[in-house]
Amino acid sequence: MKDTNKENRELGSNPIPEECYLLPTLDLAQVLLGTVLVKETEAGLTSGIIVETEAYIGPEDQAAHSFNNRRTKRTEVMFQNAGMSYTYLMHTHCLVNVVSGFKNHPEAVLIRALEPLAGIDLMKQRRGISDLKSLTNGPGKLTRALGINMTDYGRAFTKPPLYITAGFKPQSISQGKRIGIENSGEAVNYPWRFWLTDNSFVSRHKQADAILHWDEKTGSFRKT
DNA sequence: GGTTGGATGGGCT
DNA sequence: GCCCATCCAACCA
Repeated sequence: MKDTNKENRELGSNPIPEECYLLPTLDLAQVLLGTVLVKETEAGLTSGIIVETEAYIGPEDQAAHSFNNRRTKRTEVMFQNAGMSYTYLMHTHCLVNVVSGFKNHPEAVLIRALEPLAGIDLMKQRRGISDLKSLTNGPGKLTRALGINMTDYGRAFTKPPLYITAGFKPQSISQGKRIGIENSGEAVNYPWRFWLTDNSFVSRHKQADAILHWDEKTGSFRKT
């Protein structure tokens, strides 16, 4: 397994352009790979490279909380403009999504795993463990490590305390089925999970349905 | 007001 | 792989 080499890469400190969030949800889920999720609290700044995402496209996606345009207190933020935070509770854990799609189109990208970058000691303290590989390799783990909770519901990702900064453009990304949605009819087979190929900080190591590479001509990831 | 079940994680077999 | 902690939103009444 090769891991992302943090030393040989420039990671920007400014939030990514707001236009990024206007990309179609499946494209946004891919483009977010390699960017950096940051959370600032009184305890300090923590961040990680986004290495795994999943797309949820409400109206047509039985696995999405907003399936069939179900609009509730919980899903309300997904009906708002792209670029906001959709946090929700799963058992004892908080999970964080980036709202995408047009207003009144309830779509989002779940952030499933990070490669720890800044504030690693604080993250270890919050998680109560010292193993770097286990710090943020899951959607519930990464929110705990970064101090993301329900007070972050509805925040814009374009400014502190919760924001996403430019990172690097991955050479290769992988695409496959999403995790933990087995009761979702046909949607279980949608290949809407994306991760950095061979990155060891992903939540699960599964066979990819496809490998994609960045294509300068079209400005998107394409099968090779 | 009661019931249900989940976009998880940690522990154990 | 299986078990279950733990808890709230959603839904039904």
